[in-house]
Amino acid sequence: MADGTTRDHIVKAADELFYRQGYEHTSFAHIADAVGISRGNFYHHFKTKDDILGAVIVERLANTREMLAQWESSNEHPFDRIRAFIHILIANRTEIMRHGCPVGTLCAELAKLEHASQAAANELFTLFRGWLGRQFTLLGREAEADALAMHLLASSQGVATLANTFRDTAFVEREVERMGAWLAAEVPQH
Amino acid sequence: MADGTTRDHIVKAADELFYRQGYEHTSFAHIADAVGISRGNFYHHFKTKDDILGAVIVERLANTREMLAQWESSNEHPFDRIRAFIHILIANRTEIMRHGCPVGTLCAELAKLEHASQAAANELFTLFRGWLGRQFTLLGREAEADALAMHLLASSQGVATLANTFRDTAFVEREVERMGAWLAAEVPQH
DNA sequence: GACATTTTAGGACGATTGTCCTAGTGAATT
DNA sequence: AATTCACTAGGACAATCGTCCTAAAATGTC
Repeated sequence: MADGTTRDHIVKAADELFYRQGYEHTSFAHIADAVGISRGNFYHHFKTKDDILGAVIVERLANTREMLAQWESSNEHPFDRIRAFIHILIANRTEIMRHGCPVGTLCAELAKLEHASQAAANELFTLFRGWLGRQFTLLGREAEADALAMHLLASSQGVATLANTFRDTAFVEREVERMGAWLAAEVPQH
Repeated sequence: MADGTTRDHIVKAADELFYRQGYEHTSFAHIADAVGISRGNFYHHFKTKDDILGAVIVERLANTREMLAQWESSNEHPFDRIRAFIHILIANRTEIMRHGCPVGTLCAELAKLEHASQAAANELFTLFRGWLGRQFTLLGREAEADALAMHLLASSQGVATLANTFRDTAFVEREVERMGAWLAAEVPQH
């Protein structure tokens, strides 16, 4: 993961391009141009395009795990941690309005392609699902923790999809506020 | 739209394939195999692949308009019409779990491709948005009608995305019930 | 300084892409 | 019966795809 090696440049460029234009629509030529290397050089670092996707997913999983672990190890209240998750929609709204949610759009594309890395990409969702579930458990909602986590995930996915379609900042802010109100209503004892 | 002509067979087959495997991943060869005609025959009916996509979107728009007009002309209560919209998630859950929402996934893909037909596809969402907004207006929520419509659209999109990822029927049913409860709470005077 | 290994550039490869041309079929019209 | 026209099949076309080979350059090791 150390920044500087050619391999890391490839993964980073592929990560961005897969997000912005989709996996299938991104060719070796696109990535090569972005990194500034020749096409033939790929084979030395990755045997196939699928391998690049695999490396991108591994990196995204690592980054997500690190982010969630950092949130979890902080001494913030679980309620505020969940609010931080919701706030991703605000922090990344420009990118989300342009290209949708990086997780949701990747999983949707790989599902259509019936791609072998589907399960690996879905694991990104599972990370958030498990993390959110743990926070709800800490808030005393253990019995429904997973259902609440899934509901919150679905809410943010829906907002991301429509934000991408209608490019409406006010809509995103309105829905984020609504999600905050929902959270406060579900966990009033915080 | 009359069923029987080769052109309609092409549009129908393309519609299904674009939904199941995505627009870009579907080639002329795929469609030709599905219809049972030769590849070279396409040019007589459609000049470009984009034209096929355009025809598919036109057909989807017409079908959607017809469905919504039928719902709107019925003497059902607007509350029950909205419940019918929510119930699409149940009626089509098998297909949605397999391939996601036809509208949401198409708009997401075209956004990544920066495709010229993006606006036309987004109009599909606008149809539902306007229709839902009118129902909420009829229910006396004129001031917030569009916001409520967008929220409901976002909810269904989120459910479709996660249903596609986790293929969990129970989750879909749970969220549909939740959406019904939300609707009843928003419009208690029905 | 001689050698071995890693990394690179450039291009060949077969397959597939969307597009387009041409010859020929069949039915309808005159 | 002759002519026209909508329709079809098959393949050519250049471009691009992912993959892979080879030779040179760069780097590290003794």
